[in-house]
Amino acid sequence: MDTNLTKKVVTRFAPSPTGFVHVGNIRTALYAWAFAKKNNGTFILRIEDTDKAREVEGSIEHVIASLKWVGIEWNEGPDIGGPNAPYKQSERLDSYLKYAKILIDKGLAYSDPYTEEEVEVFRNKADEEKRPFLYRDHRPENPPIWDGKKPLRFKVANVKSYEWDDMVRGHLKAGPEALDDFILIKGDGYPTYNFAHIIDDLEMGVTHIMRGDEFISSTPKFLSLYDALEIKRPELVMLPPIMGSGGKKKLGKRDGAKDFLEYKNEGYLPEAMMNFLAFIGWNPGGDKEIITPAEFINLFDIKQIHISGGQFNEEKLDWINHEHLKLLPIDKQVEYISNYLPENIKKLPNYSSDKLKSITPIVLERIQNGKDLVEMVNNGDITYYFSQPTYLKDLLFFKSSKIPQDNKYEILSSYLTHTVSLLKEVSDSDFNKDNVKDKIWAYTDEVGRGDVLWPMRFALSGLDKSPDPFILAEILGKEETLNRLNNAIKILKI
RNA sequence: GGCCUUAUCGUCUAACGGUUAGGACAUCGGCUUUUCAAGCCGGUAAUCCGGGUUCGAUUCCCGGUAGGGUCACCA
Repeated sequence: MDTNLTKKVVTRFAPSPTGFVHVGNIRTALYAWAFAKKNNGTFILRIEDTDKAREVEGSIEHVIASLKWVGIEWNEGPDIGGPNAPYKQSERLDSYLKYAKILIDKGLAYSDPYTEEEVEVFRNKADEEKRPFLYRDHRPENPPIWDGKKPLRFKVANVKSYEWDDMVRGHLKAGPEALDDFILIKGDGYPTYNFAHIIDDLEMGVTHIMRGDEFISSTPKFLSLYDALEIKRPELVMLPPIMGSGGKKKLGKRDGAKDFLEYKNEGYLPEAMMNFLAFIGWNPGGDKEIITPAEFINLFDIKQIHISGGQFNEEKLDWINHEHLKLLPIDKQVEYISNYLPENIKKLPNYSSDKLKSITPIVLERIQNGKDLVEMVNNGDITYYFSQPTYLKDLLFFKSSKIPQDNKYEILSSYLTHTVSLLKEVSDSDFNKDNVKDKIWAYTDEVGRGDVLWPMRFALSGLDKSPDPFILAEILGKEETLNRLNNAIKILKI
């Protein structure tokens, strides 16, 4: 039996704590997580904090909060520990030193005698001569003993073309110029990414390395290090980039990528975000667009990861979010809306949790995300459910009635009066949108449907845009409906 | 510039040599209980270009073009 097939899958997400994470980072984490979950494997969160200059305080907490929000959980990590602890590279310096010594003993690592400035001179010279800069062209003949204060460089033993197989890209290759004596351990004692991640992945038993395709170019470096250390190559999985709007450039912080948690604040559902992110760079085939996290894990397959980048399209995210909003059980929907209602609305005279529940479906169909909901609140599109519209009194909207007569207020008033008399005949318990409609339908036919319905809707909502009057009547209830109608009649008569 | 790599509607994508090139978002039009939203119905819209291979290319090969990535004591 092939041991590779039976070997437990171990993947990891390894961000550096240099500020917030964005959708690109999370998408990478998402695939690694889904792959591990699907195979009953292990997913590790590891913090690559070897660049102390770029480190931003609070980043780790932010990464953790971001992953948790979208629903990604890990089996091992800095917050929960695990068999391969610690999970912060800054706490694993002994490991790197151990392998560095092995390389030194093998004659495959040496102390870099030059200063940064001296290396820079070499680099500039190469630039001027329009040829690629390679440190190995300047490899010192008798490097000093490494004292830990100078950079330790890897010595490329045999410069050659590397070829390898990537689970997404297939067969890849790179020329010898991709290989160089790169730095293993920096002058400050911390390892570089190139070195540290290889040691960590080895010690943590990572079987599949999933990362962005910006690492294709440096893969030969990793490969040469695996060879030097006689490590079996893990599976390599290159993920396509997420492009920023315009589609011209890989999405990154510099080009306006948002803090991932902003999407949480803007009212996107985590399962909608996961759904959307999953589909940038992967597709299960077929026409299905809306999937749950469980379905995603179930469907996920590395073979269906794309090779070319995809653009982040917020309009589609909005639509997906709306679809997921519709899928939510009613109590979750109520909770969602409630979270966006300011206190002053909750203190309105007719506010109650039952009332909130009754408006939830109709509010929900009018929004795609939290931003829309906030806008509705600000526009007064919610307030009128809980209190009499106050701006009825200026007659402004009634003025715009299409009824041409000079005495249009009287006419409108008579329509409303008749509507009231009809609605009085509907009992309290039967006062729903269908019965209300049935009751006045014939009458609206008689005098002109819009001429009756339109002032009725305005009397109930106080706004020029609102749901239809029957729904409004049902939500408001018989007493309040008649109340508002009578109120409007009173005003029209002044 | 060297090296690597990519290419289907505006966008996300389906197709794994044979389809009227399908779906979704967006857009446009219509319907609906005068509005708005939702919903339903319908429309516009794509295989980058040029060569091969093949009876047949979106699909395979080569070249071009355009895009992306990378060439750090960053990851």
